[in-house]
Amino acid sequence: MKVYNSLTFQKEEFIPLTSGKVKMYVCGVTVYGSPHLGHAKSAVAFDLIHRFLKYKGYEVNIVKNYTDIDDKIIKASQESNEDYRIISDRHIAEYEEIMELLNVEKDTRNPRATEVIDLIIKFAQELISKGNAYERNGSVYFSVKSFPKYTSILQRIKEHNTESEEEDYMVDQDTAFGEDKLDKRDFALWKKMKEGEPYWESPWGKGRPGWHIECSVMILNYLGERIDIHGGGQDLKFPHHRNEIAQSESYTGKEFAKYFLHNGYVNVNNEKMSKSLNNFFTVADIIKDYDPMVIRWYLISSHYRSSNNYAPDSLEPAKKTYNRLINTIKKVNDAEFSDKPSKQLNDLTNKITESKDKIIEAMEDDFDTPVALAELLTLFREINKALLQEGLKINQSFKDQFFSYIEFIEEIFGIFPFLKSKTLPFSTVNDDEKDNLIKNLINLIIETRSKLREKKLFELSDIIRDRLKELGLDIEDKKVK
RNA sequence: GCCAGCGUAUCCGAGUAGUUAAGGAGGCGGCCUGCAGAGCCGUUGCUUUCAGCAUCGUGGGUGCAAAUCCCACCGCUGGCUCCA
Repeated sequence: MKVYNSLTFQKEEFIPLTSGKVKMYVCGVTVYGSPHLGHAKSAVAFDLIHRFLKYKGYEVNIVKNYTDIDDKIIKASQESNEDYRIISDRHIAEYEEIMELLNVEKDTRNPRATEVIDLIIKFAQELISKGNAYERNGSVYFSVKSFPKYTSILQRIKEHNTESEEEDYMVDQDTAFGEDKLDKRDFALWKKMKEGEPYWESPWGKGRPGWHIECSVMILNYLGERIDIHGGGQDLKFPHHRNEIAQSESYTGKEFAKYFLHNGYVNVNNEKMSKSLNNFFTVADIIKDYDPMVIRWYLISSHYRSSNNYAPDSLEPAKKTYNRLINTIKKVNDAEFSDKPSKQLNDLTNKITESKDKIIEAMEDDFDTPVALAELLTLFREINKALLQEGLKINQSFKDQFFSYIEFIEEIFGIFPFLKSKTLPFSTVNDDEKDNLIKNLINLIIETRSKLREKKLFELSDIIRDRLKELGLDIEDKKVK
């Protein structure tokens, strides 16, 4: 299996530190707003990686953090006059709800920054004692000069591009913190409290953690000194991931993460979707119009490293395609059986196996979902053609094979969550009494309408159909008897 | 300025040297329908019967062979500042 490693700018064979086990950390969200489609892309991308590694038989330990204290949360708290914890709790709850709807599997652990404050303080103290960090005026900074390879992390250095060139550039850019930092590139491990901000006691007085340190600390604490895969969005390469590497490797003296994987963005009009540009679409809003699985299909139909360019009607093709998949599953489920041996059915059965092999092959090449999904669609087209156009009858063995394939698809792509409840979305079984009542009422209306149609009272039955459509119920008519 | 990446048919989006440029959307034709929608099948660069000729931002180059490798240029995005 190959993965694209951002550290080396190339695809590499994936070999975990410990055979059969994968330690994985993904940078999560800062919880000050409703998750938008970009957050969903990242979550779904790493969910797919998580699922495929498990499919390949690895025991995966995956940790994803919540940054629940930072400038933006403090700002939001001041603006709404709520405790910062209320804001972060609310957004974590919403994030989890949305991840469940998107069928993102649970991580092994989701620690919050505020849970590991003690460990952050210890980590910073250790870096000070090793000479990699220093205290100034109640804040603690990491000394970039103490980590010589800093500039070359996640960036290709050409011969003429010297470190001083970059420093010169950064001097021009950076005006804040100038008085406390010894070097412009240094970054805060611990920030001194400002008036009215939440704080924790530390050896350096009241304050709160810097941004990058929580990830290093959580990895050390929950996963160990070295991990296999570190993931996150492209935008986190610098400064976040570079700083994480500097801290962690200074602390342990060992190579930090073996592979860094970065997902691409969701763009809007070819610009990055982001909160600061105010061009974002929240998942909560999109879900009002589209099934979460349509969103998921849309996100995985482009490669995790490339970007999706989103427009409000971008999900229409995904919706059509997804409905087609469901339809085929339904057709196989309801297909007529025949005992007659059939070469055509044997061929089709073989195609299921071939399709599965090709999907695995695509996924082993840096999780190439577009190619894998194309294979899936090709198989479905073959099945549709045989069953619908050529009237092929199936047998139990074929049906079993097909549904085992569907379960495989769910296992690695997570696009058919309805399988878990053993209920296909089209045969709505619900124990809830209220739902049953509604269902019965609907059936009554449909039966009545069928009678009208038998009597050729089309005008009236069309009105009923239109009215039901207004209520969100689509009726598909078959030939009138 | 530096770093990463992108430019593929009407649109979205794969493909990174070797028979037909995956798949989808839209268009068109067909099946189905009382009608419609949905669904299903086929088709969708050009000239033409067979067949031939093009084509992957532009221009060069290397190769028997290039969308794919190299060079130059044009255009776009992102990172270097909180970010998935």
